[in-house]
Amino acid sequence: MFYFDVSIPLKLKTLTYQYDEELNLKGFAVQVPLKNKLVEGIVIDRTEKPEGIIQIKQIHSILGKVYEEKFIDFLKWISSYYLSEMGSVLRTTFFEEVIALLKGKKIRKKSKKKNVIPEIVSFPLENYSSKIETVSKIVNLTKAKNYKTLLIHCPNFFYELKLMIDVAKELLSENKTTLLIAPEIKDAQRLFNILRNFDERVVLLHSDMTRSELLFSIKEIIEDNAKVIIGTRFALFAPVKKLSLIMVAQESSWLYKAEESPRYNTRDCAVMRGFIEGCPVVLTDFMPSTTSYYNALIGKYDLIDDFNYLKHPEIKILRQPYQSIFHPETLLYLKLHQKDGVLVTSPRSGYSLLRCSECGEVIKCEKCKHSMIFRKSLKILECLRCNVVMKTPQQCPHCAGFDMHSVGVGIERITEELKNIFSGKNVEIKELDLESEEFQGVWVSQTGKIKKGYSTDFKGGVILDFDFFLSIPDYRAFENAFAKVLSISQLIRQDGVLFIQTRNPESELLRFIRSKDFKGFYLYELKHREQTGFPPFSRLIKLMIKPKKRFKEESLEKIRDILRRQISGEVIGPIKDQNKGDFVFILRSRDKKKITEEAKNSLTILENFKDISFKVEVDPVSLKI
DNA sequence: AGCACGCCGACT
DNA sequence: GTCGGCGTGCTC
Repeated sequence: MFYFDVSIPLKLKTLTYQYDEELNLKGFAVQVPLKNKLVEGIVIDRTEKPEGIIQIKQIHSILGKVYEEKFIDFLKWISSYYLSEMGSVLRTTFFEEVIALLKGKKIRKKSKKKNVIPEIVSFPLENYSSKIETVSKIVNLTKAKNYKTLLIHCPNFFYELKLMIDVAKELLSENKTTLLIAPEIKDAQRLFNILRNFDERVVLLHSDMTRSELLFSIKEIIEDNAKVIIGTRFALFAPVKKLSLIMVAQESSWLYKAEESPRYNTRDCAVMRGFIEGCPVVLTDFMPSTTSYYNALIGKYDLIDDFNYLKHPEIKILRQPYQSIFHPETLLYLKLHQKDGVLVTSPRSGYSLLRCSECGEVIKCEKCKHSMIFRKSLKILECLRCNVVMKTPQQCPHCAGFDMHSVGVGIERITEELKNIFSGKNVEIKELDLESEEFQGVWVSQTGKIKKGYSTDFKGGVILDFDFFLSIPDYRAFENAFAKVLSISQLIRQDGVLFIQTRNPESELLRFIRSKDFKGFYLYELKHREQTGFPPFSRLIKLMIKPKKRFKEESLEKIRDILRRQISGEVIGPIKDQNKGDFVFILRSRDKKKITEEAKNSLTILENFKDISFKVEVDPVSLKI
């Protein structure tokens, strides 16, 4: 008898089955009995006869090879790195579709233009060209047929898309298979529309497609008709037999983090898939993540710096005046150039906060104690955190004083101020519409509402209250602030100016931003991360504990003690989630291999606690509870 | 006691 | 995911 570990697409570890022939079944789809039913699974490995299992069932039938052995190795890596059951990993791999096709499910014949949906925003492809040397460097990499990761610092988001298109076209002519990943569905859709018009052998994979559309794409992939596979994060699991290249646009995007188990990071998995399958990987971004830049600095990745391939608008740092919203220089620029279109942005929503002049207290949310946003136009106060809305009170809830005044500047207040400044001058003050083709006038937008991928072309702009970004409690706040500035500067013409108003114009961060000194910035940031022990100098693992009905308080203490005993690194928590009653632990260590191993062991012990359930997130996007 | 229902754990 | 064991609670 011979034994095989079989994974079934359920939240379940691999199970061992026997078969009477000694075959290499790794990557084969099989039917196996589970409880009293027959289910489909995949053979992960040959194995030894397991101990302690009373009855080992037989593999019922072998359906055929569906995954390459190296692809199985890739899935095994995901399972062990993200501390997730093999079955959950298998569920992200289009296994259902693969089985349906294997069983000979009929697919309706698709029209030629299937999935090409009309564009909402025109893609200004003709305005962009990618650097020929960069394209040929990537194409040459695919000739070596070895793993290598290239990090390309791009001038803007369109350049990233154009680079993907140019490389894909080249590789199509060589009949090589390319995987293109973009963070958002609309980005993938755009790439698809362009490339599908160029060549038939292009398929799309994103979560908004219907089951039959997905099935069609998977069929084309399995039959090796698809030479360019375009999609969002889960497209990384496309069952391509032989990949020549993986490209990941906007590699720093948090959208690449899966929301359900396994909580994989697409960028990191792309690099690992390339490594295991022996294929080059290209990561692009206009603001590479500090982690990726670090990998380039230590020689793990090759860096191509195309940032200055295009000219960028000038960035000017101005000290935020105390008495007015706008710095005189900003105001002068807005007045001079409003005819060509100018953009005013600020991170804060609403009008302002409200403070009592008598006791000095700012009105806070009763539930979460956060400052409430005053929305003058609606005469309400709202808490963005709890979604609580209340009428503006006449008296201070704290001391019953009558004199309430505005503190802080939100987007409504800025709009009001601009209307005063430009009153009687026939200047329109408008809320930003990224899809508009008109740019004239003064446009206002909360920074959070600004999305990439639009071809607006303002003469100038201003970011107010820049310091807001630095007050966000996230170890990546600096790189995010820098990225925000760059994404706003992409809405501005090359010969334009972007002003940044700040209370601390001498800060080092702003010096780097003004001069677009990326290397200086990353070195500065890395030094700080090294000192404080944050990634890439440590690994973080977030453990979320959900109490069940029969939860006993002492379990939590026991769990904490187990974690402290098992984890040689830091154990932070338990921290209680105010809203949901969950508990969170953060595990952290500079020894990355060790902490994953220790966390894995801890989770095995925690499974014995029947009064809780838990979720785990390796490399969490947010440390917030 | 007898039975329906729902929760929860285990699935090789 | 989903089957079945078992505990809870309602009814005869």
